[in-house]
Amino acid sequence: MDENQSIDVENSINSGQVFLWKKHNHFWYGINGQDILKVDSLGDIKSYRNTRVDFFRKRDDMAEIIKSIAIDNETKNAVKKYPGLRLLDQDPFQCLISFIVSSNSNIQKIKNSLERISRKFGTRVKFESQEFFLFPKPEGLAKASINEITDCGVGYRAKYVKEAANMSFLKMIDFEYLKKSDYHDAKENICLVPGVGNKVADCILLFSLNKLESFPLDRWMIRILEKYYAGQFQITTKTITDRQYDALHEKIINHYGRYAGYAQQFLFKMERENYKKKWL
DNA sequence: CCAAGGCCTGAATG
DNA sequence: ACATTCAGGCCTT
Repeated sequence: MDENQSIDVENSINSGQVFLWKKHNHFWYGINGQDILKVDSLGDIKSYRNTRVDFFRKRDDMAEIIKSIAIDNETKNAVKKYPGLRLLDQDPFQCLISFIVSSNSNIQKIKNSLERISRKFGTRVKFESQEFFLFPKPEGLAKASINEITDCGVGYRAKYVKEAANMSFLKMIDFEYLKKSDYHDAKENICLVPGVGNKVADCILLFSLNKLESFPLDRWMIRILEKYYAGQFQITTKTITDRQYDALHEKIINHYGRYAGYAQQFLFKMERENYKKKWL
């Protein structure tokens, strides 16, 4: 097999995209919506529901993508340092709630909150003689009270979680439709959900709606761009407005191309490792 | 339009 | 110990 098509399961899971994953006896187990995925070290999947999900995006031509994005020193270093790092193709509803919960928080706390949400509102199942809680369906979270959601440790985000679930339940947010939409239409639509701004929207688009030109600009990415790209992207202010975000994204697409989202993932992973930040 | 302030929570920092 | 800061932003003023 082409080495470009190999998958680094460990680093892909530990790159800030997913939270409800744990390792057990050399296998990674993760909650993906109403399914559980068991993954071996090669990225081969056995799923609880026997569905065929291309969770590690094996369909992507990594040779072409890497050729496309590795156009400067930083991305060259990053793709060399983390071969096999993949974007993940997640359940959209779980992804939406996860990144609403993620805002102004950190990985440990996000994971803790999502686990409590699953335990409280998700279905308990046994898989490989282990107990798991599936992620709740939109209806379940939509019908929960704000207080019940707050009890999961999400703080002021509880009302966003409830409303996001309600909008998903009512198909005001239709993930299947958004998968077919182009980037800008899908982004505009997903940003209608309270608690979803530019950064959170781009995470959802990139990690669950197949929009590879998404480039989530969080504080880390802003810092990376300032640090390594010396004014190339002309970041002026600390708090970045919607307009500035759009303008910056435009420049980013012009620079990295249509697989910019992969560039983001490699750069983010590299910088967080440099700072020895903890993952799952 | 833009800038500034507030916000649940809990681990990390001093 | 105990207070303060900070963390993968967003919303309101």
